[in-house]
This record gives sequence, C-alpha cells and structure tokens, in this order.
Amino acid sequence: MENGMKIGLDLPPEDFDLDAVFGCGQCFRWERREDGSYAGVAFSKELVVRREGGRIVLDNVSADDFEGIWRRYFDLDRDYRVLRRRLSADPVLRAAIDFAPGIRILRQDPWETLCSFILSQNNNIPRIRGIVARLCACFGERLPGGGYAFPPPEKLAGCGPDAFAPLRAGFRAPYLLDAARKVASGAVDLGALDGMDLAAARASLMTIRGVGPKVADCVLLFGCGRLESFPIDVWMKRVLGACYACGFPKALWPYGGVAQQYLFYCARLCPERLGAAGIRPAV
DNA sequence: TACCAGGGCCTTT
DNA sequence: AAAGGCCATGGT
Repeated sequence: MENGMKIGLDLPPEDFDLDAVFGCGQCFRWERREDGSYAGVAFSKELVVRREGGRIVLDNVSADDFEGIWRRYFDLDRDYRVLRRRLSADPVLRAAIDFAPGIRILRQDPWETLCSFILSQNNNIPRIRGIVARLCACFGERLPGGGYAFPPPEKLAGCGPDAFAPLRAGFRAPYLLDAARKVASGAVDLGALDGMDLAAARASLMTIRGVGPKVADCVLLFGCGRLESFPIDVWMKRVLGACYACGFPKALWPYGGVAQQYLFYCARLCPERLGAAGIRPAV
C-alpha cells in the first residue's frame, strides 16, 4: 500500500522538535519508536513522522492528505520564529523557549481533544495515554496499518455506562458519555466553536458534565487553534505563583496558550531553568 | 470551601 | 515487594 509519497519539510529542530511536540502533553496518541520517529493516528489517518537532518519527513502520505490534514494539524503555515521572538521579551519565557524552542501547537480534532482532556482530569499522562488507547481499540474503526481511528461521538453515545468499564477510566466514564451524547445530539456543536468568541465557546463546552474551565481551554487551544486560550492546571498555577507574582504579562495575551505550553513543558522537565526549582525536585 | 471520585504510574522504603 | 504520593480537575 505504498501509494503515498515522501514529504520533506524544511524545519530544523528549533522549529519542530518531535520529542517536544509529541511529549509536551497536548496529545496522547503518538508513540516514540526506537529510531526516534513517531507513529500516530489523527483524523483517521496513520502516519510516521521522523527527522532527517534539517528536515521533518512524513512517509507515505498522499498529496490530498498532506494538504487536507497534516498541513493544518502540524500548524505548518505559522511562523513560530516570529512567535518565539515575541514571547522572548519576557525573561521567564525566554528561558522556557531556550529549553525547548521546537514546540508547536497541534490543531487536533476537537472531539478527540475534548475526550482526551475529559480523561485527563486528576490523572497522569501515562495513564491518560492508556485509557485513550483502549478507547480507540474498543470503539474505533480498524485502520489499514493496524491502528485505530478515534471513535466518533455517535459510536459512544448509545453506550450504557458499563460499556466503558474496559477503559478503566474511573469516575470520568460518565463524563465521556455525557460528552458523546451532547455532541452527537447537536446540543454542543463542536464545528461552531470556530465562529464563536472565546467566552461563548468556553461556555458551550462547559455545559458538558466534567468539563470545567481548564478542559474547555485545552479543547480551544489544542483542538481549535485558539492560541489566546490559556489553560491553567496545577503546573501552571505553580509557575504563575513562582515566576509571575505580579501577573502574567498582558502584552503576551494573544499567544497566551503558546506561552503556557512552553512554560508547562519546561516546568515539568527542568523547573530550575525557570528559576523555579522549588516547584518540583530536580529530576 | 473542602473533600471526594478510579486507578495506576513512579518514587521511596 | 510494599506503601504512599501524585496526577494537564470538576462536582457536590
């Protein structure tokens, strides 16, 4: 089934760091392989991404899929150098960006993002990944390469709560079901979020049980490309407390979500870089 | 407002 | 090997 082509993107590590993009906690379905490449599924398409010198290579991709899916998914039309320059005006952000400049904000499927972050609450990343993987294996369509698509809301909406038992999602299972029902019925229209102002989009998402401000903001940031959406979780509270006693700079507000992601990643892996060694014992 | 809700990863003994 | 802390939170 080698009907696609190899696509090479002229993106050095500072513009696209595979480990940072896939490891910074914005997505849960990409797996690192022995050779440093990543295999994953998005929008029902399987893909392997790898670095080849100064280039990012997508293997076996059709021109249609590249233009229709991956260009947007990887946010390829945005110049992150401009973004980094702008955010670097702040010294704390400069340090975070120095640590991992090659983070990009993925534009994922809003439904998958919604489910993923419902499952993320009071949970750790390895286990979130496990639950999402079981969700796809149990309810998702089998794909040619052996992977699974993310199951659509209609597929989950008809389930009884016990159908989710194999996921071992705990208290989050009923939240997932409520999300599926509200989205499948049209009570929440994910496709309409793009045309709404941030507050209205947030309010719409928060009508779903188990979706509060933080989860809603994650959906808007990682699933709708709303870079001004600024999710505040326990880690961000720590960073804000330790580094921004006087408040987060207003001037950076339009890209608050990107800033948040640089800070989140750095805070977890290397808090001392932020001058906030205390927020976690050094690894 | 404080506390509680699966379950398991991970670190410490 | 066993124990306990901790988790990209939100509902009550």
